[in-house]
Amino acid sequence: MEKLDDIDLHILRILQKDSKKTTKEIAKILNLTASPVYERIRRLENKGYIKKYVALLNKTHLNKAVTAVCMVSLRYHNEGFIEKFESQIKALKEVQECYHMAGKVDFFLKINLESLTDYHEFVRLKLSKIENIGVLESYFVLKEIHSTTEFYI
Amino acid sequence: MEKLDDIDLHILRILQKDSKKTTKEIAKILNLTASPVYERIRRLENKGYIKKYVALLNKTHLNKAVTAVCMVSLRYHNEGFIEKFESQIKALKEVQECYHMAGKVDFFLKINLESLTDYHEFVRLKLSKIENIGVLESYFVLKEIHSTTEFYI
DNA sequence: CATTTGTGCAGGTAATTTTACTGTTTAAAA
DNA sequence: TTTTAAACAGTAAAATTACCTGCACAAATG
Repeated sequence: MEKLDDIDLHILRILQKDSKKTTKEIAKILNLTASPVYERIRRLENKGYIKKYVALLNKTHLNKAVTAVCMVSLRYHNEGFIEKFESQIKALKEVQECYHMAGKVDFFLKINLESLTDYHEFVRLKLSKIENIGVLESYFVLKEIHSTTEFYI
Repeated sequence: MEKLDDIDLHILRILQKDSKKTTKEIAKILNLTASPVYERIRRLENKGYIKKYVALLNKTHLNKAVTAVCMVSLRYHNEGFIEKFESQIKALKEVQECYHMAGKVDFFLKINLESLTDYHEFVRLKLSKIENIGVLESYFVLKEIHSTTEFYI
């Protein structure tokens, strides 16, 4: 994995803020022509620095205004149990993120739904149906102070 | 906020997976021509359903492989104290997400860094310098089971 | 020191996509 | 049934992407 220079980093900083910027616009910012910018972006894509390009949606408009963080601990921690839990979680479309953690709990889940009622149904009908869950603790987002997909590079 | 039909939702589902898809490609999937797809996307942008288009980067390649979740509770909860805390958090570039929560703790922070050493430095030099923090509890991501920016719509 | 080699950039061009406009069809409303 | 509005197909101009060639500069080599 060869190193990136300042121009590469600058391009990445721009694209993770706004991927609709054209090579021409980026070139102007960097005092270059479109060619080297185009070539560098292709290289960054091919080397895997850029994973994908996506549209970020407004969850409020799409009736997913309730965000819950759910902390789960398993009862049994054998290899098989953990893998089974993970595959069952992946099957739940409401779960946007799931991390295996080091700390007082085993897993963090981030869940987006329309209402607290929906969350109640989600826990009752889906989460609690998963075997081997020992502890389940729920938190709700009151306000998004800050949320970005960008990395500080 | 008028309602979206199935075509709109289908377009959003496609774009939040891959925003580089052309209107022509999307039109083919939906058995339409490029025109209505183009117009619908513009409408979805203007009405705020689509917030922005971004590149998602590979944090491992960029030396941000360590992800920590930090739970913070404040000592004093007066209006002014909370606002001050929030603005101080926003100034920390390492913090990718910060949510004010309902539950046993006040705030969740998600932090991306290169190493545990960096995290130690971050807590020692930056987080702990913020006044009014009562409880500070750290968790580390062992494995990303599932992580997406998509909403299940 | 001169030569070679390679990398990165500028400039140009064809293919593709975006953008915007026009007219038609379809569906809903009067 | 007639009117009105919305959504769609088709098309053309503008812009961007994708690709190519050649130049300039720097590093490596003889």
